[in-house]
Amino acid sequence: MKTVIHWFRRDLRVRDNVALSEAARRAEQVIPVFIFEAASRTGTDVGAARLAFLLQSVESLRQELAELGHALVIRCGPAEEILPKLAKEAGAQAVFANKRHEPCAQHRDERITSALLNAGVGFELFKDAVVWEETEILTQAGNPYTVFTPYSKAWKSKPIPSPRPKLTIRHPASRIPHLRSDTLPATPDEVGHPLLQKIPPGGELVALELLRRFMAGPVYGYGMSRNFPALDGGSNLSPHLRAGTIGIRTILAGLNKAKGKAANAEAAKSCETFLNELIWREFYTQVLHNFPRVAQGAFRPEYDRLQWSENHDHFAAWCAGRTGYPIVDGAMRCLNATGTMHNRLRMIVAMFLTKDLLLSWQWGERYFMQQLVDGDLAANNGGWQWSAGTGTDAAPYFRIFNPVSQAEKFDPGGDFARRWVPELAGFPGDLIHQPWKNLPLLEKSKYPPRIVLHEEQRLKCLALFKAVKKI
DNA sequence: TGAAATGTTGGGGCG
DNA sequence: ACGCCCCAACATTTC
Repeated sequence: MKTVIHWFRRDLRVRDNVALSEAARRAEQVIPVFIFEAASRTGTDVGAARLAFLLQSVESLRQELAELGHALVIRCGPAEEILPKLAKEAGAQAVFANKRHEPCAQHRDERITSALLNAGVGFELFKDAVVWEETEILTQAGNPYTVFTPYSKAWKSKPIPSPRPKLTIRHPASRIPHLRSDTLPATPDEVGHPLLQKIPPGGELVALELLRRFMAGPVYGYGMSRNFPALDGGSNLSPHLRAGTIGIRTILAGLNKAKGKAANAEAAKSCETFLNELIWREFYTQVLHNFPRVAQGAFRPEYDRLQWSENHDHFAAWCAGRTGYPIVDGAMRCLNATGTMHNRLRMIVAMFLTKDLLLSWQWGERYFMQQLVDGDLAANNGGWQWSAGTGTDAAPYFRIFNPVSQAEKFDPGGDFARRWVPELAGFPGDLIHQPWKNLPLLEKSKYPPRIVLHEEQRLKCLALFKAVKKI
Protein backbone atom coordinates (compact mmCIF):
# COMPACT_ATOMS: atom_id res chain seq x y z
CA MET A 1 0.00 0.00 0.00
CA LYS A 2 1.11 3.51 -0.67
CA THR A 3 -0.43 5.50 2.16
CA VAL A 4 -1.94 4.35 5.45
CA ILE A 5 -3.41 6.45 8.20
CA HIS A 6 -2.51 5.25 11.67
CA TRP A 7 -5.30 6.35 13.95
CA PHE A 8 -3.96 6.72 17.52
CA ARG A 9 -6.50 5.86 20.18
CA ARG A 10 -5.52 4.11 23.39
CA ASP A 11 -2.02 3.53 22.07
CA LEU A 12 -0.33 6.92 22.40
CA ARG A 13 3.20 5.68 21.76
CA VAL A 14 5.65 4.99 18.95
CA ARG A 15 7.25 1.88 20.50
CA ASP A 16 5.71 -1.57 20.81
CA ASN A 17 2.64 -0.48 18.88
CA VAL A 18 1.24 -3.30 16.76
CA ALA A 19 -0.90 -1.36 14.28
CA LEU A 20 1.71 1.35 13.91
CA SER A 21 4.53 -1.08 13.19
CA GLU A 22 2.30 -2.95 10.74
CA ALA A 23 1.50 0.31 8.98
CA ALA A 24 5.20 1.15 8.78
CA ARG A 25 5.94 -2.30 7.42
CA ARG A 26 3.20 -2.45 4.80
CA ALA A 27 2.84 1.14 3.59
CA GLU A 28 5.20 3.56 1.95
CA GLN A 29 3.77 6.45 3.90
CA VAL A 30 2.28 6.46 7.38
CA ILE A 31 0.12 9.38 8.39
CA PRO A 32 -0.29 9.54 12.16
CA VAL A 33 -3.63 10.93 13.30
CA PHE A 34 -5.22 11.70 16.61
CA ILE A 35 -8.91 12.55 16.79
CA PHE A 36 -10.25 14.44 19.77
CA GLU A 37 -13.91 13.62 20.23
CA ALA A 38 -16.49 14.84 22.69
CA ALA A 39 -16.33 12.31 25.50
CA SER A 40 -19.94 11.21 25.19
CA ARG A 41 -19.44 9.82 21.71
CA THR A 42 -17.59 6.74 22.87
CA GLY A 43 -19.98 6.15 25.73
CA THR A 44 -17.43 6.64 28.45
CA ASP A 45 -17.36 9.34 31.00
CA VAL A 46 -14.08 11.19 30.61
CA GLY A 47 -13.22 13.13 33.73
CA ALA A 48 -11.02 16.16 34.00
CA ALA A 49 -8.00 14.29 35.36
CA ARG A 50 -8.07 11.65 32.64
CA LEU A 51 -8.57 14.31 30.00
CA ALA A 52 -5.59 16.28 31.28
CA PHE A 53 -3.45 13.14 31.27
CA LEU A 54 -4.64 12.35 27.76
CA LEU A 55 -3.86 15.80 26.39
CA GLN A 56 -0.42 15.74 27.90
CA SER A 57 0.23 12.32 26.41
CA VAL A 58 -0.90 13.47 22.97
CA GLU A 59 1.43 16.43 23.15
CA SER A 60 4.27 14.14 24.15
CA LEU A 61 3.41 11.83 21.25
CA ARG A 62 3.39 14.76 18.86
CA GLN A 63 6.91 15.70 19.95
CA GLU A 64 8.20 12.15 19.65
CA LEU A 65 6.73 11.79 16.18
CA ALA A 66 8.24 15.12 15.17
CA GLU A 67 11.68 13.88 16.19
CA LEU A 68 11.09 10.87 13.93
CA GLY A 69 10.12 13.17 11.08
CA HIS A 70 6.39 12.63 11.30
CA ALA A 71 3.78 15.33 11.81
CA LEU A 72 0.89 14.22 13.99
CA VAL A 73 -2.39 15.32 12.44
CA ILE A 74 -4.90 16.37 15.05
CA ARG A 75 -8.58 16.73 14.29
CA CYS A 76 -11.50 17.51 16.56
CA GLY A 77 -14.91 15.97 15.97
CA PRO A 78 -16.64 12.63 15.37
CA ALA A 79 -14.30 9.99 13.92
CA GLU A 80 -16.96 8.56 11.59
CA GLU A 81 -17.04 11.86 9.74
CA ILE A 82 -13.40 12.86 10.01
CA LEU A 83 -11.69 9.65 8.92
CA PRO A 84 -13.27 9.26 5.44
CA LYS A 85 -12.61 12.94 4.70
CA LEU A 86 -9.06 12.77 5.96
CA ALA A 87 -8.35 9.59 3.98
CA LYS A 88 -9.46 11.39 0.86
CA GLU A 89 -7.34 14.47 1.62
CA ALA A 90 -4.29 12.31 2.28
CA GLY A 91 -4.91 9.86 -0.54
CA ALA A 92 -4.82 6.98 1.94
CA GLN A 93 -5.96 3.49 0.98
CA ALA A 94 -6.52 2.32 4.52
CA VAL A 95 -6.82 3.30 8.15
CA PHE A 96 -5.01 1.16 10.73
CA ALA A 97 -5.82 1.20 14.42
CA ASN A 98 -5.42 -0.96 17.47
CA LYS A 99 -8.45 -2.90 18.58
CA ARG A 100 -10.54 -1.86 21.51
CA HIS A 101 -12.39 -4.47 23.50
CA GLU A 102 -15.30 -2.66 25.14
CA PRO A 103 -18.66 -3.51 23.56
CA CYS A 104 -19.59 0.15 22.97
CA ALA A 105 -16.22 0.91 21.37
CA GLN A 106 -16.55 -2.13 19.12
CA HIS A 107 -20.01 -1.07 17.97
CA ARG A 108 -18.57 2.26 17.01
CA ASP A 109 -15.71 0.58 15.16
CA GLU A 110 -18.34 -1.28 13.12
CA ARG A 111 -19.92 2.04 12.15
CA ILE A 112 -16.50 3.39 11.25
CA THR A 113 -15.79 0.34 9.14
CA SER A 114 -18.87 0.98 7.02
CA ALA A 115 -18.29 4.73 6.86
CA LEU A 116 -14.79 4.07 5.51
CA LEU A 117 -15.98 1.27 3.24
CA ASN A 118 -18.45 3.70 1.63
CA ALA A 119 -15.51 5.96 0.88
CA GLY A 120 -13.52 3.06 -0.57
CA VAL A 121 -11.05 3.03 2.32
CA GLY A 122 -10.04 -0.05 4.28
CA PHE A 123 -10.09 -0.25 8.07
CA GLU A 124 -7.82 -2.76 9.81
CA LEU A 125 -7.75 -3.43 13.51
CA PHE A 126 -4.90 -5.13 15.38
CA LYS A 127 -4.66 -6.81 18.76
CA ASP A 128 -2.38 -4.61 20.84
CA ALA A 129 -3.85 -3.58 24.16
CA VAL A 130 -3.81 -7.08 25.64
CA VAL A 131 -1.61 -10.13 25.27
CA TRP A 132 -4.53 -12.55 24.99
CA GLU A 133 -7.93 -11.34 23.96
CA GLU A 134 -11.44 -12.56 24.67
CA THR A 135 -11.52 -15.62 22.40
CA GLU A 136 -7.97 -16.77 22.97
CA ILE A 137 -8.27 -18.13 26.49
CA LEU A 138 -11.24 -20.42 26.97
CA THR A 139 -12.08 -23.36 29.24
CA GLN A 140 -11.92 -26.95 28.03
CA ALA A 141 -15.60 -26.64 27.19
CA GLY A 142 -14.90 -23.58 25.06
CA ASN A 143 -16.46 -21.07 27.43
CA PRO A 144 -14.94 -17.87 28.76
CA TYR A 145 -13.49 -18.08 32.25
CA THR A 146 -15.40 -16.45 35.08
CA VAL A 147 -12.93 -17.34 37.84
CA PHE A 148 -9.56 -15.67 38.01
CA THR A 149 -7.27 -18.45 39.21
CA PRO A 150 -7.87 -20.99 36.42
CA TYR A 151 -7.87 -18.11 33.94
CA SER A 152 -4.47 -16.93 35.12
CA LYS A 153 -3.14 -20.49 34.96
CA ALA A 154 -4.23 -20.79 31.34
CA TRP A 155 -2.82 -17.34 30.62
CA LYS A 156 0.58 -18.24 32.06
CA SER A 157 0.75 -21.50 30.11
CA LYS A 158 0.94 -19.56 26.84
CA PRO A 159 4.09 -18.00 25.36
CA ILE A 160 4.83 -14.34 26.03
CA PRO A 161 5.13 -12.21 22.89
CA SER A 162 8.01 -9.81 22.35
CA PRO A 163 7.62 -6.03 22.05
CA ARG A 164 7.05 -4.71 18.54
CA PRO A 165 9.71 -2.50 16.94
CA LYS A 166 9.56 1.25 17.21
CA LEU A 167 8.11 3.24 14.33
CA THR A 168 10.76 4.08 11.76
CA ILE A 169 10.68 6.54 8.91
CA ARG A 170 10.60 5.01 5.44
CA HIS A 171 9.98 8.03 3.25
CA PRO A 172 11.27 11.57 2.90
CA ALA A 173 9.21 13.89 5.03
CA SER A 174 8.81 16.34 2.13
CA ARG A 175 6.62 13.88 0.26
CA ILE A 176 3.95 13.73 2.97
CA PRO A 177 0.93 15.78 1.91
CA HIS A 178 0.36 18.81 4.06
CA LEU A 179 -2.64 18.25 6.26
CA ARG A 180 -4.33 20.77 8.50
CA SER A 181 -4.15 20.16 12.24
CA ASP A 182 -6.65 21.39 14.82
CA THR A 183 -5.47 22.60 18.19
CA LEU A 184 -6.31 20.77 21.38
CA PRO A 185 -7.30 22.44 24.63
CA ALA A 186 -3.90 23.79 25.68
CA THR A 187 -3.36 22.92 29.30
CA PRO A 188 -4.94 20.73 31.94
CA ASP A 189 -6.06 23.89 33.75
CA GLU A 190 -8.31 24.87 30.91
CA VAL A 191 -10.27 21.67 31.15
CA GLY A 192 -9.40 20.86 34.74
CA HIS A 193 -11.58 20.47 37.74
CA PRO A 194 -11.13 23.16 40.39
CA LEU A 195 -10.24 20.49 42.95
CA LEU A 196 -7.44 19.01 40.89
CA GLN A 197 -4.07 19.64 42.48
CA LYS A 198 -1.64 17.21 41.03
CA ILE A 199 -2.25 14.58 38.41
CA PRO A 200 0.58 12.30 37.31
CA PRO A 201 2.40 13.33 34.12
CA GLY A 202 1.54 11.54 30.88
CA GLY A 203 3.55 10.52 27.82
CA GLU A 204 5.53 7.56 26.56
CA LEU A 205 8.91 8.65 27.91
CA VAL A 206 7.47 9.14 31.38
CA ALA A 207 5.97 5.64 31.22
CA LEU A 208 9.24 4.05 30.14
CA GLU A 209 11.08 5.78 32.96
CA LEU A 210 8.47 4.56 35.48
CA LEU A 211 8.94 1.03 34.18
CA ARG A 212 12.71 1.23 34.33
CA ARG A 213 12.69 2.54 37.89
CA PHE A 214 10.12 0.04 39.12
CA MET A 215 11.89 -2.96 37.60
CA ALA A 216 15.25 -1.80 38.93
CA GLY A 217 14.21 -2.52 42.52
CA PRO A 218 10.74 -1.77 43.86
CA VAL A 219 9.18 -4.72 42.01
CA TYR A 220 11.08 -7.08 44.32
CA GLY A 221 9.28 -5.67 47.35
CA TYR A 222 5.94 -5.33 45.62
CA GLY A 223 4.36 -8.27 47.43
CA MET A 224 4.67 -6.45 50.73
CA SER A 225 4.76 -2.76 49.93
CA ARG A 226 1.78 -2.79 47.58
CA ASN A 227 -0.53 -3.09 50.55
CA PHE A 228 0.57 0.08 52.30
CA PRO A 229 -0.92 3.28 50.89
CA ALA A 230 1.61 5.50 52.64
CA LEU A 231 4.37 3.85 50.62
CA ASP A 232 4.78 4.28 46.89
CA GLY A 233 4.96 0.54 46.40
CA GLY A 234 3.23 0.27 43.04
CA SER A 235 4.44 0.78 39.50
CA ASN A 236 2.17 3.78 38.84
CA LEU A 237 1.78 2.42 35.32
CA SER A 238 -2.01 2.04 35.33
CA PRO A 239 -2.81 5.41 33.71
CA HIS A 240 -0.21 4.62 31.06
CA LEU A 241 -1.75 1.26 30.33
CA ARG A 242 -5.10 3.02 30.06
CA ALA A 243 -3.82 5.66 27.61
CA GLY A 244 -1.50 3.24 25.86
CA THR A 245 1.59 5.30 26.56
CA ILE A 246 3.27 1.98 27.24
CA GLY A 247 2.73 -1.40 25.60
CA ILE A 248 1.84 -4.47 27.64
CA ARG A 249 4.56 -6.50 25.89
CA THR A 250 7.16 -3.93 26.94
CA ILE A 251 6.05 -4.22 30.57
CA LEU A 252 6.17 -8.00 30.42
CA ALA A 253 9.63 -7.96 28.88
CA GLY A 254 10.84 -5.67 31.68
CA LEU A 255 9.21 -7.86 34.30
CA ASN A 256 10.67 -11.01 32.84
CA LYS A 257 14.14 -9.51 32.87
CA ALA A 258 13.71 -8.40 36.47
CA LYS A 259 12.44 -11.82 37.48
CA GLY A 260 15.58 -13.39 36.04
CA LYS A 261 17.64 -11.21 38.37
CA ALA A 262 15.56 -11.84 41.50
CA ALA A 263 17.91 -12.41 44.42
CA ASN A 264 15.66 -14.72 46.41
CA ALA A 265 12.35 -16.54 46.45
CA GLU A 266 10.58 -13.59 48.05
CA ALA A 267 11.68 -11.26 45.24
CA ALA A 268 10.65 -13.75 42.57
CA LYS A 269 7.27 -14.12 44.24
CA SER A 270 6.81 -10.36 44.13
CA CYS A 271 7.39 -10.44 40.38
CA GLU A 272 4.72 -13.11 40.14
CA THR A 273 2.32 -10.99 42.20
CA PHE A 274 2.84 -8.07 39.86
CA LEU A 275 2.25 -10.34 36.86
CA ASN A 276 -1.04 -11.41 38.41
CA GLU A 277 -2.18 -7.80 38.55
CA LEU A 278 -1.51 -7.48 34.81
CA ILE A 279 -3.49 -10.66 34.26
CA TRP A 280 -6.40 -9.32 36.33
CA ARG A 281 -6.59 -6.50 33.81
CA GLU A 282 -6.90 -8.94 30.91
CA PHE A 283 -9.30 -11.10 32.91
CA TYR A 284 -11.73 -8.21 33.35
CA THR A 285 -11.26 -7.06 29.73
CA GLN A 286 -12.29 -10.54 28.69
CA VAL A 287 -15.22 -10.63 31.13
CA LEU A 288 -16.62 -7.34 29.82
CA HIS A 289 -16.36 -8.50 26.24
CA ASN A 290 -17.94 -11.90 26.82
CA PHE A 291 -20.57 -10.68 29.29
CA PRO A 292 -21.31 -7.14 28.09
CA ARG A 293 -24.30 -6.92 30.44
CA VAL A 294 -21.91 -6.33 33.37
CA ALA A 295 -21.64 -2.73 32.16
CA GLN A 296 -25.35 -2.31 32.92
CA GLY A 297 -25.88 -4.55 35.94
CA ALA A 298 -24.66 -7.30 38.22
CA PHE A 299 -22.84 -10.27 36.69
CA ARG A 300 -25.08 -12.39 38.90
CA PRO A 301 -28.47 -11.07 37.84
CA GLU A 302 -30.20 -11.86 41.15
CA TYR A 303 -28.17 -9.06 42.72
CA ASP A 304 -29.84 -6.49 40.50
CA ARG A 305 -32.74 -6.84 42.94
CA LEU A 306 -30.73 -5.55 45.90
CA GLN A 307 -32.60 -2.72 47.58
CA TRP A 308 -29.77 -0.23 47.81
CA SER A 309 -30.18 2.98 49.76
CA GLU A 310 -30.56 6.22 47.82
CA ASN A 311 -29.23 8.57 50.46
CA HIS A 312 -27.69 11.38 48.42
CA ASP A 313 -26.24 13.07 51.49
CA HIS A 314 -24.29 9.95 52.30
CA PHE A 315 -23.12 9.72 48.71
CA ALA A 316 -22.01 13.36 48.71
CA ALA A 317 -20.10 12.78 51.96
CA TRP A 318 -18.38 9.73 50.49
CA CYS A 319 -17.42 11.64 47.33
CA ALA A 320 -16.07 14.61 49.23
CA GLY A 321 -14.23 12.58 51.88
CA ARG A 322 -16.39 13.61 54.81
CA THR A 323 -17.66 10.31 56.18
CA GLY A 324 -15.85 10.57 59.50
CA TYR A 325 -13.72 7.49 58.77
CA PRO A 326 -10.18 8.81 58.20
CA ILE A 327 -8.96 6.06 55.87
CA VAL A 328 -12.03 6.44 53.64
CA ASP A 329 -11.89 10.23 53.65
CA GLY A 330 -8.15 10.37 53.03
CA ALA A 331 -8.52 8.01 50.09
CA MET A 332 -11.36 10.01 48.54
CA ARG A 333 -9.63 13.35 49.00
CA CYS A 334 -6.51 11.92 47.39
CA LEU A 335 -8.62 10.70 44.47
CA ASN A 336 -10.28 14.08 44.05
CA ALA A 337 -6.99 15.93 44.12
CA THR A 338 -4.77 13.63 42.07
CA GLY A 339 -7.03 11.36 40.00
CA THR A 340 -5.33 8.34 41.52
CA MET A 341 -5.99 5.99 44.41
CA HIS A 342 -3.98 3.15 45.88
CA ASN A 343 -5.47 -0.26 45.10
CA ARG A 344 -5.93 -1.25 48.74
CA LEU A 345 -7.82 1.99 49.31
CA ARG A 346 -10.06 1.34 46.31
CA MET A 347 -11.20 -1.85 47.99
CA ILE A 348 -11.74 -0.09 51.30
CA VAL A 349 -13.78 2.81 49.92
CA ALA A 350 -15.75 0.49 47.63
CA MET A 351 -16.63 -1.76 50.54
CA PHE A 352 -17.57 1.30 52.55
CA LEU A 353 -19.87 2.70 49.86
CA THR A 354 -21.63 -0.60 49.26
CA LYS A 355 -21.60 -2.28 52.66
CA ASP A 356 -21.58 0.61 55.12
CA LEU A 357 -23.53 3.26 53.23
CA LEU A 358 -25.54 0.58 51.39
CA LEU A 359 -25.36 2.59 48.17
CA SER A 360 -25.25 0.87 44.79
CA TRP A 361 -21.82 -0.10 43.50
CA GLN A 362 -22.87 1.56 40.25
CA TRP A 363 -22.83 4.99 41.91
CA GLY A 364 -19.26 4.37 42.97
CA GLU A 365 -18.33 2.93 39.59
CA ARG A 366 -19.56 6.08 37.87
CA TYR A 367 -17.79 8.40 40.31
CA PHE A 368 -14.51 6.51 39.91
CA MET A 369 -14.77 6.78 36.14
CA GLN A 370 -15.23 10.53 36.47
CA GLN A 371 -12.25 10.97 38.77
CA LEU A 372 -9.64 8.33 37.95
CA VAL A 373 -6.74 9.00 35.63
CA ASP A 374 -6.57 5.27 34.94
CA GLY A 375 -10.35 4.81 34.71
CA ASP A 376 -10.95 1.84 32.45
CA LEU A 377 -14.44 0.45 32.01
CA ALA A 378 -13.53 -3.23 32.29
CA ALA A 379 -11.15 -3.04 35.24
CA ASN A 380 -13.24 -0.48 37.13
CA ASN A 381 -16.45 -2.43 36.66
CA GLY A 382 -14.74 -5.66 37.64
CA GLY A 383 -13.26 -4.12 40.75
CA TRP A 384 -16.56 -2.64 41.88
CA GLN A 385 -18.50 -5.83 41.29
CA TRP A 386 -15.81 -7.72 43.17
CA SER A 387 -16.16 -5.41 46.15
CA ALA A 388 -19.95 -5.42 46.09
CA GLY A 389 -20.01 -9.19 45.80
CA THR A 390 -22.10 -9.14 42.63
CA GLY A 391 -19.46 -10.12 40.09
CA THR A 392 -17.30 -12.89 38.68
CA ASP A 393 -15.06 -14.46 41.27
CA ALA A 394 -16.31 -11.80 43.66
CA ALA A 395 -15.75 -11.41 47.35
CA PRO A 396 -18.66 -13.22 49.04
CA TYR A 397 -21.29 -10.75 50.25
CA PHE A 398 -20.51 -11.43 53.89
CA ARG A 399 -16.85 -10.51 53.50
CA ILE A 400 -17.17 -6.99 54.81
CA PHE A 401 -14.11 -4.87 55.50
CA ASN A 402 -13.96 -3.12 58.83
CA PRO A 403 -12.64 0.34 57.90
CA VAL A 404 -10.86 0.68 61.24
CA SER A 405 -9.10 -2.66 61.28
CA GLN A 406 -8.18 -2.31 57.59
CA ALA A 407 -6.75 1.12 58.34
CA GLU A 408 -4.79 -0.09 61.35
CA LYS A 409 -3.46 -3.05 59.41
CA PHE A 410 -2.43 -1.19 56.25
CA ASP A 411 -1.84 2.35 57.50
CA PRO A 412 -0.34 1.75 60.94
CA GLY A 413 0.46 5.03 62.60
CA GLY A 414 -1.80 6.84 60.15
CA ASP A 415 0.84 8.36 57.88
CA PHE A 416 -1.48 8.18 54.87
CA ALA A 417 -4.56 9.44 56.71
CA ARG A 418 -2.66 12.36 58.20
CA ARG A 419 -1.31 13.35 54.77
CA TRP A 420 -4.78 13.78 53.29
CA VAL A 421 -6.87 14.72 56.31
CA PRO A 422 -5.06 17.68 57.84
CA GLU A 423 -7.73 18.14 60.53
CA LEU A 424 -6.34 15.00 62.16
CA ALA A 425 -2.85 16.42 62.63
CA GLY A 426 -3.27 16.58 66.40
CA PHE A 427 -4.28 12.95 66.85
CA PRO A 428 -1.74 10.38 68.06
CA GLY A 429 -1.01 7.38 65.85
CA ASP A 430 -2.93 4.93 67.95
CA LEU A 431 -6.11 6.99 67.76
CA ILE A 432 -5.97 8.48 64.31
CA HIS A 433 -8.16 5.83 62.71
CA GLN A 434 -10.84 6.19 65.35
CA PRO A 435 -10.84 9.86 66.30
CA TRP A 436 -14.30 9.53 67.88
CA LYS A 437 -12.58 7.90 70.83
CA ASN A 438 -11.40 11.34 71.91
CA LEU A 439 -14.49 13.49 71.59
CA PRO A 440 -13.09 16.79 72.89
CA LEU A 441 -10.18 16.55 70.47
CA LEU A 442 -12.53 15.55 67.64
CA GLU A 443 -14.70 18.60 68.21
CA LYS A 444 -11.71 20.89 68.30
CA SER A 445 -10.31 19.39 65.11
CA LYS A 446 -13.32 20.28 62.90
CA TYR A 447 -13.17 16.76 61.50
CA PRO A 448 -16.71 15.43 60.90
CA PRO A 449 -18.19 12.77 63.18
CA ARG A 450 -19.02 9.38 61.63
CA ILE A 451 -22.06 9.53 59.35
CA VAL A 452 -22.82 5.86 60.06
CA LEU A 453 -21.70 3.26 62.59
CA HIS A 454 -19.93 0.34 60.97
CA GLU A 455 -21.23 -2.24 63.43
CA GLU A 456 -24.84 -1.27 62.69
CA GLN A 457 -24.43 -0.93 58.94
CA ARG A 458 -22.73 -4.29 58.67
CA LEU A 459 -25.83 -6.02 60.05
CA LYS A 460 -28.11 -4.02 57.74
CA CYS A 461 -25.96 -5.06 54.81
CA LEU A 462 -26.15 -8.73 55.68
CA ALA A 463 -29.94 -8.40 55.89
CA LEU A 464 -30.02 -6.64 52.53
CA PHE A 465 -28.20 -9.48 50.81
CA LYS A 466 -30.17 -12.14 52.64
CA ALA A 467 -33.43 -10.61 51.44
CA VAL A 468 -32.31 -11.21 47.85
CA LYS A 469 -31.25 -14.78 48.49
CA LYS A 470 -34.67 -15.67 49.94
CA ILE A 471 -36.67 -14.71 46.84
C1' DT B 1 -7.80 -9.68 48.45
C1' DG B 2 -12.27 -10.64 56.33
C1' DA B 3 -14.46 -10.07 60.52
C1' DA B 4 -17.37 -11.37 64.22
C1' DA B 5 -19.28 -14.93 66.96
C1' DT B 6 -18.62 -19.01 69.13
C1' DG B 7 -15.92 -22.90 70.83
C1' DT B 8 -11.75 -24.91 73.05
C1' DT B 9 -7.73 -25.07 75.77
C1' DG B 10 -4.64 -24.23 79.40
C1' DG B 11 -2.30 -21.39 82.85
C1' DG B 12 -2.88 -19.12 87.02
C1' DG B 13 -5.36 -16.85 90.95
C1' DC B 14 -8.08 -18.02 94.61
C1' DG B 15 -10.70 -20.14 98.36
C1' DA C 1 -3.84 -30.42 97.12
C1' DC C 2 -7.81 -29.56 94.62
C1' DG C 3 -11.64 -27.65 92.10
C1' DC C 4 -13.50 -23.61 90.35
C1' DC C 5 -13.49 -19.62 87.67
C1' DC C 6 -11.52 -16.18 84.70
C1' DC C 7 -9.70 -15.05 80.59
C1' DA C 8 -6.20 -14.78 77.11
C1' DA C 9 -4.88 -17.25 73.17
C1' DC C 10 -5.95 -19.86 69.59
C1' DA C 11 -9.22 -22.56 66.50
C1' DT C 12 -13.54 -23.13 64.21
C1' DT C 13 -17.79 -21.68 62.45
C1' DT C 14 -20.75 -18.37 60.65
C1' DC C 15 -22.09 -14.43 58.17
